[in-house]
Amino acid sequence: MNRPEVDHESAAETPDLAALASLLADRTRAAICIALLDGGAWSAGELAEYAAVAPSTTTEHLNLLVAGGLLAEERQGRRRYVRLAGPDTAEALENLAGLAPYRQVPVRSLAEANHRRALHHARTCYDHIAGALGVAIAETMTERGLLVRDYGPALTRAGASWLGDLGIPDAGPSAAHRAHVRTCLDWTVRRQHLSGAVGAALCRHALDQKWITKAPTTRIITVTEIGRAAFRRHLGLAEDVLTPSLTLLPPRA
Amino acid sequence: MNRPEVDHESAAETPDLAALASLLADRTRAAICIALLDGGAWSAGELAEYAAVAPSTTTEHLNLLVAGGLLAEERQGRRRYVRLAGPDTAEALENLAGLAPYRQVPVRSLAEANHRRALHHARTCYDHIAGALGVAIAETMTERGLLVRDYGPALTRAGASWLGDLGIPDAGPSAAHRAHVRTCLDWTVRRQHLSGAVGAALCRHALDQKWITKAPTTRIITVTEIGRAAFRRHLGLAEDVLTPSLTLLPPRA
DNA sequence: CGAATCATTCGGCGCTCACCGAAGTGTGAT
DNA sequence: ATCACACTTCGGTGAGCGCCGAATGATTCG
Repeated sequence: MNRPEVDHESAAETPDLAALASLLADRTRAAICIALLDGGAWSAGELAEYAAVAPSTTTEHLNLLVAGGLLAEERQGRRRYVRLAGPDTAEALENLAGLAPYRQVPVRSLAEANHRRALHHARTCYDHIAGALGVAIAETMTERGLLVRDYGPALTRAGASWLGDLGIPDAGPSAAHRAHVRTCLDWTVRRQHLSGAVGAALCRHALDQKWITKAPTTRIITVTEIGRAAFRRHLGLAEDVLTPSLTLLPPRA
Repeated sequence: MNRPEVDHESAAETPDLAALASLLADRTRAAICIALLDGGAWSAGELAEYAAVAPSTTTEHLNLLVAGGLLAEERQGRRRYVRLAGPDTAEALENLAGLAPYRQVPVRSLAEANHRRALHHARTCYDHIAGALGVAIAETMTERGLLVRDYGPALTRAGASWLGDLGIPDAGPSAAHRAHVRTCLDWTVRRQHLSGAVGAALCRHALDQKWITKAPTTRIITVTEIGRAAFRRHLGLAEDVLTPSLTLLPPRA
């Protein structure tokens, strides 16, 4: 607080929304960002193959995304690993994706169809659970009075103690209502799933307890036998959201 | 739930993040969207002048933005009014703007400098209060234990009753902790201000009680004499955030 | 030390798109 | 009816940028 002048009379600062949006305005770069929503670090080569462009092209895209602050990079020998810059970035991307229009993409192989089906069923969304499973969790929690959404999502007192019973430490050190709950529009089903700190804690717990497993460089979640039992016992989830092949949630409910 | 097949084997749907981002990737369109963050409806001509492009260019931009679902339009006679499609859109834009890098823009006239200073001091951000005033409100509420942010923002019990004392009905019908609280990175100061349902309620109340006033087609908020007294009494806000000329909050605190 | 692998730089091609001005369409005022 | 005004359509221009392939640099492995 040393100088009374707010600014030199010649220039001022504005957030450059267009510059940021330009980074996402390209199909390939957008695909890269969405791939990185799995929360993991990918190498440049992996991303090149995933996005189906030449390595040189990938380099240029990664340069832009890193310079723009969307991605963080880490070099290990001749490898260049990138990941999303942070949870803020992931959340903004998710929000944006929820607003985005849909686009038809061709499905070439049976393998690709299976992959899509698995993604549709259960996947990670940065640090929480998405897909039909994630939506079912959020909706069942709401039905059971663990979660309310009237004016925005929050755990109820019952929800907080339910979390405690599972062995998930509640977010805040003192008050139960402090938990950071958010919902996030699921782009495969167009319904809300649970995100925020509580969503992340739940996902972490499920991984720790081996309810679910996830291979690296993919967002696909597999529900284990232990997990099926746990989700049935703790939430009464139906069989069809616990088994990939049976999953069928209608979009735009 | 009639057909077991999830999809035809030929095509699937993906959210087209790039298409949405393309809309914001243009300087002029981004400027239009940011202008509309005041929450009001602007005519095509007003936007053309604001963005300093030809009317024909504005038409094209508005067509794209409306078709993309970011803007809603309303025709009145020979006038075309547009506004943001809804609170979701506004929130996503705010989040994005918070992540965006800064850009130096020249300030041509004294009037423009004053305008910027006023925006810096207090303005609306869709439906809540932003600028130095908004940041001061959020920070003072936190200091006074009305708001906690450890794992994500939430009203405390004290905060809920404080709102009640002001005559602002709390969000949820039953439980106090249900209020929808969010914070939003302020792009002039790079600090958080209050948004979400509570932020909107507070802003509405302040307008109703004539604590603040706002002219149409501008985002600038003026604090009235009543408002200065109220903010002093209820929050103990210091003089410098209540008077535009004295406002000086360091960025990136 | 070579050979193989991963990433980067550079030049060049082609497409997209933001812009304007001029002419056209519809609405409101005289 | 006539004029003014707000917006729209259209054609043309120029700049920006996403893409690739070939050559180079950097790192690891045999």
